Amino acid sequence: MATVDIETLRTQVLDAAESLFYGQGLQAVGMDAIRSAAGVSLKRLYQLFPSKEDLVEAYLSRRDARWREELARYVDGHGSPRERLLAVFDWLHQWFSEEGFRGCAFINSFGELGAVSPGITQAARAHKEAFHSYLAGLVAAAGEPARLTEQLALLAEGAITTAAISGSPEPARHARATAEHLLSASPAATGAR
Amino acid sequence: MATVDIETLRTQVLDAAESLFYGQGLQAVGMDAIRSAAGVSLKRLYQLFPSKEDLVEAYLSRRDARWREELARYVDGHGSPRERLLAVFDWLHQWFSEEGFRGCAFINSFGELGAVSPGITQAARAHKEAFHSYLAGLVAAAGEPARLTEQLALLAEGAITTAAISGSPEPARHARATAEHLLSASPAATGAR
DNA sequence: CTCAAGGGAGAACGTTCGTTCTCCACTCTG
DNA sequence: CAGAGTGGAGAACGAACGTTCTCCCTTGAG
Repeated sequence: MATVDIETLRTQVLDAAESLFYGQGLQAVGMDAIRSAAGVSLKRLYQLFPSKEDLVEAYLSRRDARWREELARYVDGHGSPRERLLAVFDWLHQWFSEEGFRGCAFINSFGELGAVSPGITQAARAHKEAFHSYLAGLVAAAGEPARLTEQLALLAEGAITTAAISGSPEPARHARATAEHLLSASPAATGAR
Repeated sequence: MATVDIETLRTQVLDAAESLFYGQGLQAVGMDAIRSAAGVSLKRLYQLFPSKEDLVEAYLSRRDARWREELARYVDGHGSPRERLLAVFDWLHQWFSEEGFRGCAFINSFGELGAVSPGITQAARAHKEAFHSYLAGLVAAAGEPARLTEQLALLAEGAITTAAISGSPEPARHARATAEHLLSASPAATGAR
């Protein structure tokens, strides 16, 4: 208890790991690089995360929670159900514009190790399903047909990878416009704006 | 000339490399595994492709060409411009249903090494741009507004990654339905069907 | 049959990386 | 002050991998 708080250290390590893993890829980053970036000893690092795989899983799990939290927080700042639905795409645009944006951590990790690590496939699937559920909630709240959920999910997913590869945040705008199109064409939205 | 045709060998090696790289990821596959699968000696392998990077580039380049060829061939079997546009999504469904489907080789490679290898980023970007152009041609031929190109591209892209991660070909169906929606809502399509 | 050239198999080399181990400085207790 | 225990720095170890090298067998020419 006189020692540094273990949770603080975990956070420190996860911060370093997240920045490196996301920025360079899972296999491109060695435990040594994480150790240096986190400023802890190798001994400590392995005490906190017994293996690289554990660290990767913790990274993905925390990133999933944080990503969805931030999205939800942004969306919550909007009033009408219709606006909340479209806010998802505004948030994406903001995300795509961040320095160092490199696509979806889960898609990237899946592409890199999904064939080889069931844990990563699992994490990616869970992340996408959670996003899908969240979207479904927004769609229902807006009184839109359930079918819209899948449509918006495809648009968002497409925008993420297109933005990553092209290096431009514009796909979010196009996805938003398309979403508006799908929305205003649907019965419940008539009358809005 | 008495020796085996060099082109045949290249094809043999590329076939093996494609199957392994696509199925397991770039870094998960060693040159030795490719050598065994291709049934050539290491000496030969390095004679044909001086480095792994060269082999990866050749793999991506051939896959790009082949992928677009197959898509175009499929689409060409359809009559009306509108049908041709929708056929893209049918082809995707067929692709997603293939044994061993694991998403887009370019997105996967980009996620794995894009941060570290400009060549791969370049290849991914070129592939996506080529697909976009192809789509633009179909859209123009159907007399649809140019804006539809981006919309369909987002849907296709989203369907690819969603299918990869979920392991189901269904996203192609949803994307197709959404595309139909966007089509029939646009002016030029009235009267179809 | 002899010998030189070419190619195949895989040993070898140098590096990187995940993980563990060693050594030493510091600190807290008595 | 003496001594035990904790933690940090980084050396060490074993495996994997990209790439090169060696050795031997085959083959074709004379």
